[in-house]
Amino acid sequence: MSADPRGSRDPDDALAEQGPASIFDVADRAGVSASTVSRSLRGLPNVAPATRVRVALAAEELAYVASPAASGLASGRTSTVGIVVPFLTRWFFMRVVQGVEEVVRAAGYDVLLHNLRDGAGREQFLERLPLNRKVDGMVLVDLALQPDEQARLQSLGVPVTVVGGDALGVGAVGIDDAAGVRIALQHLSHLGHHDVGMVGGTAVPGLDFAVPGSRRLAFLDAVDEACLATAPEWVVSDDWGIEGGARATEPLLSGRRLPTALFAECDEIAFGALRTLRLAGLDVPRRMSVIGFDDHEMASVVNLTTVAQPVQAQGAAAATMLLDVMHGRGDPFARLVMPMQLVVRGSTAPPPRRRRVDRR
Amino acid sequence: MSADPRGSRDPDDALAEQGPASIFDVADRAGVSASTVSRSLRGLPNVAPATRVRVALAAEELAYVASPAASGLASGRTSTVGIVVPFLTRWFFMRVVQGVEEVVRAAGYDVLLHNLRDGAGREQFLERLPLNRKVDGMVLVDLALQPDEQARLQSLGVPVTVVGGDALGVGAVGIDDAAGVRIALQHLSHLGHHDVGMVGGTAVPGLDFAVPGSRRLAFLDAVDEACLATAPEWVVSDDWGIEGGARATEPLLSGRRLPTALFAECDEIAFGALRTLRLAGLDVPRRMSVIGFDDHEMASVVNLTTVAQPVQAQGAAAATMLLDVMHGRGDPFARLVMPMQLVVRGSTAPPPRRRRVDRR
DNA sequence: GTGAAAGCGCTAACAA
DNA sequence: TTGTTAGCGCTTTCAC
Repeated sequence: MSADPRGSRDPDDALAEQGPASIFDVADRAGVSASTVSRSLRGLPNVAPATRVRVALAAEELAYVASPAASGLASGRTSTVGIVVPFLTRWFFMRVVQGVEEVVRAAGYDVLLHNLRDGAGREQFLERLPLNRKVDGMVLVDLALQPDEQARLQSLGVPVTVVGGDALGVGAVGIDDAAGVRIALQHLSHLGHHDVGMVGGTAVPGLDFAVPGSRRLAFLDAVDEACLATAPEWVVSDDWGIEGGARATEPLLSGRRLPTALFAECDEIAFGALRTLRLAGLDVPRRMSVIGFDDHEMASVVNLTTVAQPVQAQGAAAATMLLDVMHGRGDPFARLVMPMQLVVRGSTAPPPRRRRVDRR
Repeated sequence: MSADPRGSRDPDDALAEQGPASIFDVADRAGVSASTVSRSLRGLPNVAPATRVRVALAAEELAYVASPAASGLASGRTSTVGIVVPFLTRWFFMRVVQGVEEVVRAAGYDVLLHNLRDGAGREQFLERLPLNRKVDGMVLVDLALQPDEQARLQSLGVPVTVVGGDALGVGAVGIDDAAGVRIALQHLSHLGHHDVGMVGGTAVPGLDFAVPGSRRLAFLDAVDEACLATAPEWVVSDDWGIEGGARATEPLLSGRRLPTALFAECDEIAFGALRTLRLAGLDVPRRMSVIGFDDHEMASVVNLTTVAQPVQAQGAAAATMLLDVMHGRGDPFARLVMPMQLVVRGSTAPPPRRRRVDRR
C-alpha cells in the first residue's frame, strides 16, 4: 500500500475509477510488488507459478495493459516496426506491406507505415528520420540508398532489412531482376519474335526507388543474349503505373516500323500499354504481343502473359529476417533471392505472318 | 550544470557521444533550463525570441529530437493516429489509407496501420484493443460496429472517425450506396435493359465489414424503382474480390434464361465477372452488359462502365475530421456524404436485338 | 520569460 | 522468488 505512489484506492472502485489501471493497481490487488507484476506479465522466469496466476487474474480483472509509452521509456523498446514504401497505392507495395504486417503482428509488433510518395518525401524521411525511436526495426521496400544515406539510417541504431534494391550491409530479400527479364525475352524469342520493345517506368525525380533502370539495363542485355533486336525508339518510358504505361506506349506506335512484341517493366505498365494498343486498334496478341512482370492479380483478367514473382512472400521473408536480427539471432546480412516463373496467358503469340514470311 | 541529472559532459564531445542528445544536453548548450527548451521547441508562447533562436541552434547542432516515449509518457499524447482496415490489398482500402496518411502526416502525426484480415482478426482487435494508448485517434474503414463494440472502442478515450459504414456517435464520411446503385440501374434501364442480375461479395464470416449487404438491398429496391426485373438465381455472390466475382458469375451463366446486364457490387468483382464472361465466350457488351462500382484504376483498362466514388478523398476527409476532433474543434459527430458519378465506358450497351424485338 | 520540482508508468539492477 | 530503488527523458504546474 505505502509503496503505491498514487495512493491506494478502494479496490471495488476498480471498474468505476477513471483512467486505465496502473501496474501498482495490479500489484495491490495481487498482493505483490510492481516488479513482480512486470516480470510475471511479460513471462520472464523466476516467478512462482502461484504468483503468476494471481497476477494474471488481477490484471484480467482490472483490464490492465501496460502503458506503451512508459514501458517504452523504461526499456527502450517500442514493440513497433516501421515499413517504408515509395508508393502506397501500387499493387506490389501493398502486397509487400501485407506480408510484413502479417508476420510482425503475429510476433506481437505493431506496424508504423511510412509512405515516401515522391522525392521530397524521400528526402524528408532521410533528413528528419521520423521513425527515430518509434520503431525497433524497419523494412525498406525498393529504396535505393546511397552509402551516406544508409549510414544515416543505420545511425538510428535499429536493424533494417530491405525488399528489392541492393543495399549492402543489411538483410535483403528480392528477386533476380535480370533473370526475370531473360525469362520474358526468351519466351518471346521461342514464339518467333525478333523485334522487341520495352515500356518502362521513369524514375520519379529524387525518389530513388530501386526497380526502374535495373530492368531496363537487363532488357538490353537480354535482347542480345536471346538474339533479338530492338531500337532506341522502341524503348520508351513514362510515370510508373497504368497511366504512365499508356502514355509511354503512344509515341512508340507512331513509328514507321513497329516491334512485334513489347516487354513491360511491370504488369501495371503493361495494363496501360494494353489500353493504348486497344485504343489504337492494334490487336493483342495477333498484331502485337505483350508480356509483363509481377503477376498482378489483374493479369488473369486482361489475359496478360507475365513473369510471376512472389510478392507477399518477399514482405513476409523480410519481416522474418528483421525479427531474427532484432532478437539477436540470424544473419544480419542475409540475402534471399526468390524464384520467378513464366505465366503464359493470351497476350503473347507468334508474330504476325507477314513479318515472319518477310524474314524467311 | 548541477541541474543535469545525467552529469554534464564536455560539449565538444557532443557528436562523438553515444546515444542521442537529451533535452538537458540542449539546455546546457543553450544556457537555459530543460523546460525552456521544451516550450521553445514546441512553439509554446512565453519564450523570448532570442532564447528561441539559441535553443533552436543548440538543438540543431546536437541533432536533438525529443524521445517519443518520454514525451508521450509525460504528456499522454502519442502523435500517432491509427487506421484500421478490413483488408489491406483491396484497392479501395489502400486508396483510403493513402488519403488518411497524407493528411495526418502533413499534420505531424505518424500512422499505425492495423489490418483486420478476417473474423478472428476483427474479434482480437475489439477484444484486446491493441491500439490502446498507442494512438491519439483512429480512422476506421468500412467496419460495421455493434453498439457494445463501439462503446468498447470509445473506452480507449480517443476520437474516432469512420469511412463507410453507418456508425452513429462518431464522425463519418461515406457515400450514399443506395443512390449509387440507383445510378447504375438507371443507366441500364435507359439503355433498354429489363432483366438484370447482380454479382456481390459475401460477408466474410465474423468480419462485419460495412459494404456487403447494403448494396444488395439497394439493388433490389432499385430494380423495382427502375421498373426492371431480376430473379433469385441472377443475384449471386462469393468472396469479395476478383476471384470471388469470377466464381460467383459461373453458376449464373448456366441458367436457362440469362439477364442482359449485370451489376457488380464493386469493380474488382466486376473484373472477375468479366473474366468468367470472356471464358464463357459471352461477348461484353454485345451479349451482356456489365456495370461496376468504384471506378478502380483498372476500370479504364478493361473498359468497364462504373459508378465512380472519390476514394482517397474520403480517407482525407475522415482524417481531417479526426484531426479537428483531436484538437477540440469541429463537430465530433459530423457526417459527410461524397458525390458519385456515372462513368460510361464500353462494357454497357443496349441489350441484344433478339430480346428487344421480342419485347416490342 | 524562465527555472525548479514533481511526476508520467514502467523496467532493471540490486538486495534480501 | 520477491521487493526496493533508481532511473528512462520528457512535460507541466507553480514560483519567481
